[in-house]
Amino acid sequence: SDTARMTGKCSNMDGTGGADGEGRKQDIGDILQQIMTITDQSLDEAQARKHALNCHRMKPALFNVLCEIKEKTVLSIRGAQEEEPPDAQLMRLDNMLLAEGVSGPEKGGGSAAAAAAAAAAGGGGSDNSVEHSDYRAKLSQIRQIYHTELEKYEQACNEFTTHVMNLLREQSRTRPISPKEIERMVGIIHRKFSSIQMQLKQSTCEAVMILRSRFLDARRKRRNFNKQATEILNEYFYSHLSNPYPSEEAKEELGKKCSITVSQVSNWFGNKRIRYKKNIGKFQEEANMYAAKTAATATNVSTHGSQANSPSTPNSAGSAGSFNMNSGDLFMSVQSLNGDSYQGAQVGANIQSQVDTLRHVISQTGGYSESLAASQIYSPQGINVSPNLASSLFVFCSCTCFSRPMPLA
DNA sequence: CAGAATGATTAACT
DNA sequence: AGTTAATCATTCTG
Repeated sequence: SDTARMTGKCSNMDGTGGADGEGRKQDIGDILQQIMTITDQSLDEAQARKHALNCHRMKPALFNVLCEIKEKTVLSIRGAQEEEPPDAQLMRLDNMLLAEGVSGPEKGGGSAAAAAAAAAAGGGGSDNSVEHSDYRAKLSQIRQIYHTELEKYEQACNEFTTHVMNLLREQSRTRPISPKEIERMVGIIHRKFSSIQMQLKQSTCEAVMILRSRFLDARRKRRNFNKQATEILNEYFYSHLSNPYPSEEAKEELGKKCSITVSQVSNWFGNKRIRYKKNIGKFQEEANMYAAKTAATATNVSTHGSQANSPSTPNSAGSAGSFNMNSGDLFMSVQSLNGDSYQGAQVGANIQSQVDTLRHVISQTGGYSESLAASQIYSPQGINVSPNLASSLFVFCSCTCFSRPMPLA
C-alpha cells in the first residue's frame, strides 16, 4: 500500500495525470534501485549519483512520503510517552538556590549595605558580622561559579543544538528528516543539557549547605557571652534560685540587658538549671558570690544599718549551703523550712509569719523584680518597706514560691 | 595540649 | 509551649 500511495502522490505532485503512469512507475523503480545500490559504488561515483538523485524532480515528493511514513511509525510511538511532568527535584533545587540568593537577581550592593549596616548597628556583634561578610564573600564566590558554569552550559547547549540542527538539515537533503523530527531532537538535546544543569545545581546546593554549616551553624561558631551578660544572667538566676524560670517578659528583659536573644536566654537558663542541679557543690562559691553581690547592691540602695546585726552575706551563703545539707534538693529545702527544722537554727519564733508575709509579697511581685538586700530578711522594717525585697530572699523563696520544683534524680 | 566550661541542638516528655 | 537530660562542637584555661 505504501508503494501505491507513493506512486499516487508522486504522480499527483507531478501534475501530469495518469497518461504515462507505467513510465513513472518504472522511473520510481529505477530511483529506488539507484538508492539501494548507492552503497556498493565507489565514493566518487556515489557522490555523483547522490547529487543526481538530489536533483531529481521526484525527490521532494519521495522525501515527503518517506517523512510521513517515518512519522507515522517511529515518531508516533515515542511521541506518546513524552509528556513529562515538571521535575519536583529540579524545582526544589531552584527554590533553594533562589532562597539562598545564588540564583535570581544580583543583590551585590544591597548585601554589602546590609553587612555594613549590621556592622555599624551591632555593638557587641561586630565580630559576628565579620563572619557574616566572610560567609557572604564565599557565597558570592559560589554564586559566580554557578553562573559562569550555567552560562557555559547554556552556550554549549546552543552551540550543540545549532550544530545538530545544521547537520540534520544537511542530512535531510539525502534522508527523510522532517522539521518536526529536528524539533524533537532539539528537545532531546535540551533535556540532556538540563539534566547536566541539574547536576550543577545539585552540587551548588551542596556547596551552599556546607558553607552554611561551616559559617552559620551557631554550634560551630559559638561565642561565649561577655562577662557583663553572664553577670546579669547569674544575678537573676541566683536571686531566683527557688524558681529559676523567668517568664517570657523576664526573658525579654534579660535578653535586652545582655544583648542576646530570648532563645539564648532560654538556653542559658536551661543549661544553668541542669548544670546547677547536677552539681550544686560546684556552684556553691558562685552562688555565695552572687548572693553577696545582690546583698551589697541592695544595701547601697536601701536603708543602711541593718547590715550590722544581720547575718547577711555569710548568711546568704549559709542558706545556699542548706540546699546541700538537704541532699541538694531545693524542694527538700522547702519541706525542711516549712517543717521547722531550720527555723530554730537562726531565726526567731515568728519566722513563719514572716515567711507568710513573704509569700504574700512574692505573689504580688510575681517573683520577678529588682533585688534588695538579703540582709533585710531579718529586718522587720525591711519586710514592710518594700515588696521588692522578696525576690532577693532566695533562701526563703524556696519555701514560698516554689511553683515548679527542680526534681533531682 | 588535655580537660573544663559553655552555648546550642536534640529527643523525649508533660 | 517549654523543660530536662544528653550530647555536640567550640572556646577557655591551667
